[in-house]
Amino acid sequence: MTVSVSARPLPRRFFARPTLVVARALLGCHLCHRVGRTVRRGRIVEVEAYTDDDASHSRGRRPTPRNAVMFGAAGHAYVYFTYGMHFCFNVVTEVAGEPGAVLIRGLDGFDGANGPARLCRALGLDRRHNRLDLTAGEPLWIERGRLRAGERVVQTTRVGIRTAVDLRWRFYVAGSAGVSRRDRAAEGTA
DNA sequence: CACACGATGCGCT
DNA sequence: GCGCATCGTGTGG
Repeated sequence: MTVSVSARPLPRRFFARPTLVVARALLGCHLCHRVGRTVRRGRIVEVEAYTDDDASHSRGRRPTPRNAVMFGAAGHAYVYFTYGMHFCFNVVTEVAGEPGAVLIRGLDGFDGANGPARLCRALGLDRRHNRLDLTAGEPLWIERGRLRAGERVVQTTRVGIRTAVDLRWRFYVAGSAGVSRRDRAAEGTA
């Protein structure tokens, strides 16, 4: 569907940076998942950063069986199950030992991939993809991409959390169809 | 071992 | 706008 500039996966050093930096940098990049003969590919237009803040699974910097991958090497997938029926896909950030991940919330160019759970369903992502190394290429990887001229990034608060609600750790491309919530209210740039 | 609840989305009102 | 589906995870007894 979308033709990428380079077919190479983003390297580990791209992800091994502060979570907020990676979150912002992922906008415009392409999430790719090979399913059989086809590659399901979408352009990332909405993300949220999670580190060791109160809304994060790694809150308190306490590793558990579930969140352990968030403390490991950057560039791995963190897929978790929630609400008894949904999966959410994250990319691990920061240097090893430092918890962090970016929740991918919306894609352009792939039908039905707006919202983190819908995105996983559309791309066929589930618990099998947890801990997968995204820098190793197939079946799951991310390709470099950039924002187009005139595209604006909105930085605002994260969705669906009850603590740390003041942190503006959500980024999205203004006006994109793949954005889960169209709160044009907060249309400042970042 | 029991239990409350969530980084959600859908369908109905 | 609201209730609900549906279950792994974490926390407390």
